[in-house]
Amino acid sequence: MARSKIDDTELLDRISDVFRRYGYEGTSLSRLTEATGLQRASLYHRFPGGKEEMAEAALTGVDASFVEDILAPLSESGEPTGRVRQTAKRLMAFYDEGKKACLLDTMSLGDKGDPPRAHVRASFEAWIAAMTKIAREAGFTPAMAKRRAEEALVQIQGALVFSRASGDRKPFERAIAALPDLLTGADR
Amino acid sequence: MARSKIDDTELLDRISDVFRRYGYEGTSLSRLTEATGLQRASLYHRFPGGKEEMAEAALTGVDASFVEDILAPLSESGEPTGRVRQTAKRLMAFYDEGKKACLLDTMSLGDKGDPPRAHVRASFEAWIAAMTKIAREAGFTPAMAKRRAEEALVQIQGALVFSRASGDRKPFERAIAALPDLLTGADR
DNA sequence: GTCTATAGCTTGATAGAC
DNA sequence: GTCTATCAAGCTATAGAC
Repeated sequence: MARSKIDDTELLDRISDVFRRYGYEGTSLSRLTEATGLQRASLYHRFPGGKEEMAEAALTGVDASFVEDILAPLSESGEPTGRVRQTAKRLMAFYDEGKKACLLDTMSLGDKGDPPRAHVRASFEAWIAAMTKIAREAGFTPAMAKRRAEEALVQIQGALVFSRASGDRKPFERAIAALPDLLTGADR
Repeated sequence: MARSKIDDTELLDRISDVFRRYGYEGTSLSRLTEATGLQRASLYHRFPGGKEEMAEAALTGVDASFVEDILAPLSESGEPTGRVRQTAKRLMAFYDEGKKACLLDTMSLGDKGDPPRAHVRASFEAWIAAMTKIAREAGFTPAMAKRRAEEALVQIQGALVFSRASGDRKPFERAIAALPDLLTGADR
């Protein structure tokens, strides 16, 4: 019998957390056993592909919850600015006010041929697409909409790096606060 | 006598490059021997403190050349906007058009207590101070000047993450192009 | 100042008991 | 489904010859 000590989503959450903090290379099975409470062999039972499969699963899982929870308001109905405000609020919680790093950032270190690179790229593009779409709805030309979406991503990623390196969370708060105007506001 | 196979600055450059690409944990002595052409023991002869001392040296070295080469124009004389343009141009080369990551970013992964964290923090602050100073000269209030400096850093770091994760260098080019106006231009 | 050789630990991964 | 025990390969670091 020996039923699961930990359910699948909780397990994946903890695994993702380790990858998010330490990156792909910095994540060891020891850290994963410590974070999950499962021994090496148990982790391999759930992820026969080992560390690489866990990294892929982490990216897939985080990506899914990001699309469903954070980007979802952008695809609903209602006034664009209000919807971006919803997304901004959820981004704030998702990154724990700037204290948590972005998995896409920490996973993109190392050689170009590293396991999760294609995955990271695709997630990035999904993020941009969703933000471009709402900027379009707000009246921007396709080119300007895409550009604003990219700017939004740049600001958030940059603020997260800033936060991690300096310990000062204010730039992240500002980046989040600026989001509604950036994606749906008038020309600056 | 067995003179140096490689001079100190060239050696440090290659070491810094490895840390920049792989981060602290992702940097192994094997990668360092490969990048430098020196065997393990030779690296330990030059850096008795091992990997940790090499990381510190990399941060110190990059920091010094960054202050002397990239931030220098900001402290010279002449019209502020022109000086920021000089710095922008050198940033472009320093990060190889967005292809190279920032050492401060890749070194700030992992536990808060990791070796180089204090160092990273200090470098970040020096960067902000230099940019704040020139924004002050351009006429901004102290608070606004600091804010613009932080925004500049956020945009550059964010664009570098973007570049690394997506492969698209345009946002980095835009961030660099926007720098003079951001630090010395009129209110947006 | 560089090298080869090696110590001792940690890594990712597997075998097999329960 | 989880565990202990184990493997070969990698790791950081050191000793000692030249």
